[in-house]
Amino acid sequence: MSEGLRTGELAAAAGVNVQTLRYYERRGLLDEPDRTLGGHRVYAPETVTVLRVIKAAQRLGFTLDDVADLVEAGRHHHRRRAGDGLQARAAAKLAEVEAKLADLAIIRDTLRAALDAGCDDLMTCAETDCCPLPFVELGSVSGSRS
Amino acid sequence: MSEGLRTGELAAAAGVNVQTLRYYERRGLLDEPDRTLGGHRVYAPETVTVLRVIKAAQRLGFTLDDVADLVEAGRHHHRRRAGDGLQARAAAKLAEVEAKLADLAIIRDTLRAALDAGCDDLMTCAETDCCPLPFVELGSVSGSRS
DNA sequence: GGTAAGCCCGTACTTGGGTACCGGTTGCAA
DNA sequence: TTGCAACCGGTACCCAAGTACGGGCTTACC
Repeated sequence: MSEGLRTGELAAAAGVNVQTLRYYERRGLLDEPDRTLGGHRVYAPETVTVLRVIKAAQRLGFTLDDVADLVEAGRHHHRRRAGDGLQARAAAKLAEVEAKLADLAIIRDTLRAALDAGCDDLMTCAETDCCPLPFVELGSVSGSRS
Repeated sequence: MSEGLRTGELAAAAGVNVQTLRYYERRGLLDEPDRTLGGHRVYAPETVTVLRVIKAAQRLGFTLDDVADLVEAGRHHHRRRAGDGLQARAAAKLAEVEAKLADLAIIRDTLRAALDAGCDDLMTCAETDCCPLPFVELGSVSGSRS
C-alpha cells in the first residue's frame, strides 16, 4: 500500500491549488517527492498531513518562512539550539498575537465611539475636534499583518 | 498668511515619506496642489490635517481605497446615497474588526494550549494527536489582513 | 552666477502568499 | 494508436501600501 498521490490528487485532498504545491516545494516546506520515470511527482500519502500542519500553522499566524524553519527544526530535532523549537516560537508568536489583540480592541472601541458620537465626515471631525477619532499614535505592533 | 508647504516640509510635518505624498495624490487621496512657476508643488497648510486623518483612518483598519471613497463622499456630502457615509462604513468595519478579534482570541488560546501541553514538534503532534493544535477550520475572516 | 539641496516624473522594486499562463511532455484508457 | 487530461518547468502576474532609483530641472543661498 501507500500507493502515492499525484499532484492533482494531493492538491484536491489537501484543498490547495496544484501550483501551491510546487510553490511550497520551492520554499522548502515540502520535500522533493519521488518521480515517475517520466518526471511526474508521486507524493507519499502522509504529505496530506504535512499540508494540514502547514495550514494550521498559518492559521496560528506563522509565516511560511516560520513554518519552513519549524519544519526544518523538526526534521533533525536532536542537537537543537535555544530558541529553535516550537515552544520558543509559539511563545514569541503568542506575544505578537496578544499585542495585536490589544490594538484591535482599541480600534474596536474607537469605531464604537465614532458610531455613538454620530460622526459622519472625517475632515469636519478632524477640524472641529468634536469626535473621538484617534489622531494620536496607536502604540505597538508596527509591521503587523494578520 | 497660509504660506504653503513644499513636499519636503509637508512630508516632515506629517511624518510620511515624500514619495508617499505623490503616491496619495495618484490614488486620489490628496487634491492636486498648486504649483510654483517651475512646477514644484505648494501645499495648503491644512493638508497636514488631511494626512493625519488619512493615517487615523488607516489605523482604524480602513484601506486607502476606503479612505479615498470616504474623502470623496465627504467632499460633496450633500445628496448622499445610503451606505456612503462614515457611519455605515464604520459599522461595517466594526463588524470586521470584531470578527478578527474573535479569530485572534482563538489563535491566542490555541497557542497557549500548545505551550501548556509542551508540544515541540509539529509533525509528531499532528501524527500522534497528543496536542491541541487546530487541524480544523478557523471560521470566518477569509481575506483578512490587518 | 555658481553650486548644492530639493524637487520633478516615470519606472521598477519590495513583502507574502500564492495564481495564471505557456508551450511542451507523460500517462492512461478506449 | 490515438486522443486528451494531467503534468512539467519557467516566467509573469496579482494584491496593498508604499519605497527606491535615475536623470533632469528649479530654487535658494552665498
